[in-house]
Amino acid sequence: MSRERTKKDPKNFADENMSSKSVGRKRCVIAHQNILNAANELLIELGFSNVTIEGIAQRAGVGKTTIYRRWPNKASVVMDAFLAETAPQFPFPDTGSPLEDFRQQIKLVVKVLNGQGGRTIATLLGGCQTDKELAEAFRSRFLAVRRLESKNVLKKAMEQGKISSNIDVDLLLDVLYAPLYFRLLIGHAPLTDNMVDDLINLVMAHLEEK
Amino acid sequence: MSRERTKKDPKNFADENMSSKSVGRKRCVIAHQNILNAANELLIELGFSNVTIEGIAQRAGVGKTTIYRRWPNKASVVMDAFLAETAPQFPFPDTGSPLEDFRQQIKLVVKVLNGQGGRTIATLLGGCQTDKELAEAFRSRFLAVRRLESKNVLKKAMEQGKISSNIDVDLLLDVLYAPLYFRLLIGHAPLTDNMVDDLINLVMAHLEEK
DNA sequence: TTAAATATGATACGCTACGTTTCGATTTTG
DNA sequence: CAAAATCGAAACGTAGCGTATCATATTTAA
Repeated sequence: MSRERTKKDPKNFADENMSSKSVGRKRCVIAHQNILNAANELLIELGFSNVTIEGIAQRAGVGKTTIYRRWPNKASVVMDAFLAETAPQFPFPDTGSPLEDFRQQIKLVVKVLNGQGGRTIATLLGGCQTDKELAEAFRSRFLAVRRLESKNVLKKAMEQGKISSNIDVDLLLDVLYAPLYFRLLIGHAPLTDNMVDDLINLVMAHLEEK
Repeated sequence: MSRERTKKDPKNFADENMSSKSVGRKRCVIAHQNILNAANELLIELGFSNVTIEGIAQRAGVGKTTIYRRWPNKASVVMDAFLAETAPQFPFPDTGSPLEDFRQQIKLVVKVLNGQGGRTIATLLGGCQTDKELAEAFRSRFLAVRRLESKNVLKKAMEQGKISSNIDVDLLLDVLYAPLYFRLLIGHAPLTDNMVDDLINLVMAHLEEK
């Protein structure tokens, strides 16, 4: 009297390229977007640990089975929502001067961190401390992508002889960006454009090889 | 038939200097210590958001009423436990050279962050993102104390003419310490003594006025 | 020595959200 | 039309929340 499982595990989650989606009702695309929107809203309003699948379902006007059918856990839904909404807000400009690119991009980061994106990132980073899957997703799907971009700009600066080639790139990036996130997470001091200028002057000015 | 409330609200929490503790059974000091120890253990094992008052009570061999009678919420218990256990592990040395003091103290911080203290601090910082009371307690009872110490050493260095007096002290401290906490929280790169040396060379070397 | 005051651990309360399962209804393809 | 997959709704047992009540133990003042 075992359960009649026809062909495949019903849990294929948010896997876009499925093999057997030829037959049967399609997943509602609008529901998908509503879920991500609801997750983003609740993330800002309540913080990661207070967001619930039930709450997302209710806000999205969707049965919670629909969510559990598409994502394995809260971390996955929320991470997808974050990547769709907040993550694309940090483009690097291309001014011709790599150092100026950094200055402008970091000011952009500050702007985002001072807004709703900051709240989202802070609460996600908080959640990473007790949710290993979320932490891994944050590193690989968000941070690593940003850092690759930053490293390319640094590399260009080195090739142009704008800064010394003898520096630890990972450390330099941490020194540039960590203070932003540190202030975001702890809130002991404000994030301002002046801070960015001082930061770059303090860290990078003497690295120039002009 | 209202409850006979004699004189005072029974919830005085961990207030040491009470007014009317002349009469009645004393609070058990051993229980107090057991509770803090249990909180520290569970913080490391489970992370802040997974620690429960019930769990602490059970581990400490204590009724949970005893905890609720002494602390207003989980954040308070856990913060007291942290301050008693982990916080005192970052003393500043006094080598005569303020810069060398920094180098050694930051290496000490790295050592702690790589151990159980790191797990504790990370999960507490995570909790701060959704618990405002915890965040305020972390800032005022932990971070502000450390920063005051650091600022005094910096001031000494300035008076001795070891570093320039024209720098934003708060920014400098963030540049020095934020990368440590950033790596602790995200785990994208290791915390090593070499990193500390590179960090200090990168940030402070050119500030010397020798 | 007795009475009042306070702390103790145990137990039970109603509440909320968890993640799962079942259900009839609805879409989609063959 | 039949098979397959999704939909929202509802109900399940479990767990921890913060509170309240209780009999018992300890401490001090009268």
